[in-house]
Amino acid sequence: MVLGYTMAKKADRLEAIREAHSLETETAHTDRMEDYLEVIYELIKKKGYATTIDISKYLNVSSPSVTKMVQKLDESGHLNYEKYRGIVLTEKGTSVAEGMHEKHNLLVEFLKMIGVKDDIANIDAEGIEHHLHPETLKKLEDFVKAAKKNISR
Amino acid sequence: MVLGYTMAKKADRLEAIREAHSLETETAHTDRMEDYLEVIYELIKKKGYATTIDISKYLNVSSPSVTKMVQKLDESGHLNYEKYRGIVLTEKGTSVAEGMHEKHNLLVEFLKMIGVKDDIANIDAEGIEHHLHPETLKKLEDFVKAAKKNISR
DNA sequence: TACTAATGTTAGCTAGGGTTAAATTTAAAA
DNA sequence: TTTTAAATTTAACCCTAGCTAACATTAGTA
Repeated sequence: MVLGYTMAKKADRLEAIREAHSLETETAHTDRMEDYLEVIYELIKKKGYATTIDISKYLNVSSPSVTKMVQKLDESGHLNYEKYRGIVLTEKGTSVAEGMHEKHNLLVEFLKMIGVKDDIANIDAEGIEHHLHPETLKKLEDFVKAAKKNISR
Repeated sequence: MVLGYTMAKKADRLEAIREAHSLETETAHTDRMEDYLEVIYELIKKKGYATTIDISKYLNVSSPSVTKMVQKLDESGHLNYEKYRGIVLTEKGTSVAEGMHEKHNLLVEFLKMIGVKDDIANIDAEGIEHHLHPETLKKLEDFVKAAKKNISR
């Protein structure tokens, strides 16, 4: 019985990998689109608008890359884009961006909590935030909340 | 002063995003290569060899994709590949794969610890494991160790 | 208002990783 | 041993996202 259990666990590792790579996320948007939306959202929040150059600066890409992605995000309904004029996030785009923002905050909070330095926490959060199951987010949230309570107790 | 601090934090968010996307990782291998190496490693560990079909199955890709990537991993020195004959991981490839394996284990352990269910923990670990700074891994490791001690206390 | 600088966009190309269809090699069965 | 089936590889293609160079538009200054 113990052996059987061990075997099952071993097989699970490969099964788990398979499941992880079979996810039909069907999100209708890519990780990269999320990155752009997040930056656009933060820029608008900070200065009221998001220019091609600023977006390119914060994503470390060229301006033509930005233009291209912005056109794509316009077509997918995440924002409204008028050539040479500007960008406005739609409700859809805002909702995606806010989701990223919250995930990012939660992750940074947690990482700092276990002692990761600010800048590294931010970098890692940026890398991780695309890949978290809602359940994981929920548990992480609970954990952070509980830990905070413990500290203040 | 308080305002100044707040402003700084707001600016930091965008700066953090910028840093995260400017990383010159210079790892000489991509995330996808890591995925393949991990699966190949697990397959070899489990059955002694890794076939094209098995790899394709666990990564949910077609067999031509596997062949192509295996050729690439051969050229990069992560494995030795002989057409129609088989694959042997080199030291370099093994070391990358073992690194992934360990990161994966650590992440799953942590996620389960905070209450994430087994299968989801595995899926998320798979998504996250490419994006963790060594410092973050270290802190996470410390955290898990400490938590374990607490439980058994 | 006219001219120049800055910003934004288009065109054309690259690399990574994926796919299907067709060809090859290996293995198994008659 | 010949024939057939399964596994593997090659060929030819697609898509995402990036880049540089060239072009267009807007804004700022003389």
